[in-house]
Amino acid sequence: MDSDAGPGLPRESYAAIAAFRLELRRFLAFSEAAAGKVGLPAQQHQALLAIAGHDGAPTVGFVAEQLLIAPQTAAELVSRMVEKGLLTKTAEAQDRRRMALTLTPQAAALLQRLTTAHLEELTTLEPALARALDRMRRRRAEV
Amino acid sequence: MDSDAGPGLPRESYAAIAAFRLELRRFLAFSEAAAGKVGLPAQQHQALLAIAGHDGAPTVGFVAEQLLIAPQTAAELVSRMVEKGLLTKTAEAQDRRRMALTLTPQAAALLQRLTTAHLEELTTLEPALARALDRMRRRRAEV
DNA sequence: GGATATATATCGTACTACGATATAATAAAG
DNA sequence: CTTTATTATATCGTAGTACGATATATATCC
Repeated sequence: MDSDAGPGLPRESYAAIAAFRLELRRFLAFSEAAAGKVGLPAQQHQALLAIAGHDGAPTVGFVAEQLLIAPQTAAELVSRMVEKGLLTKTAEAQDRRRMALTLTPQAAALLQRLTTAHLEELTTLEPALARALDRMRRRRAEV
Repeated sequence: MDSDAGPGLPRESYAAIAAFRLELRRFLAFSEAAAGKVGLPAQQHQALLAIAGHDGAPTVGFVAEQLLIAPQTAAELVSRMVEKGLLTKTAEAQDRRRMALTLTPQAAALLQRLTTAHLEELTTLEPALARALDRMRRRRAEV
């Protein structure tokens, strides 16, 4: 029933994952473009999001964890963002190695606009993502 | 009811999107690591997936479309993959500008292993992704 | 208080995506 | 048919950023 010549998986298995990845790329491309429009590289947007979604002022290490990047990379990222006036960085009282990060009002305003745009765009993209997830789920089931 | 001080969105809106992005990163990190283990950079894996998921032998331009990259970038990517023995590239008969791409047996074997691993890993990651999507959906609804 | 661990920072390097541009092949115009 | 676009792929130089190696500052643990 499957045009499955030889020892490969049925093409649908590849196609389902490929389609899911394409939907992911579409979402990520939208997000990057939206951030770019307000002057933010994708990683800076993600850092703002992670910090704003956290209760209290998180640290450089937290940003590294959430973004799945190495601590030095997070330090560099935060450094650029402080220079740019997006974040303030203060050593914590109890542990002065840890730098508490806070959005500046400017960054908070940018992030609010971006987040609204994302929630709107997701009205369109989320069903496609959910469908692509389901298509993969069916693939797993059919083995 | 929300600890929403000032003109920002409720923190949950940021947290929901941040959580979704974290799940995406986890999936992408798994995928990149799995590809890396068999010697494939992430983009080469994605190219194989797109080509294998397609019916017939697609072109460089198709790869560019599916990966959302510029045509020159796709040409460079394909070029590296041909050198590496992952793809064969043949000019099409009707239009000799177009290069038909096919996986080599070696690439097909790698991709099969990777795809199986992905379908397995998705057993774990897919519910988390679906939940994160849902959390965002609820955010939209609550506006 | 000296050894060890943790948090952040700095520097050099490498990868790859893109802009600008080039070449080849086809299609359209006349 | 030749000239002129248009399309598909390729080449080259450049830039952004993530990481490894390493450094510094602070904390913690005998």
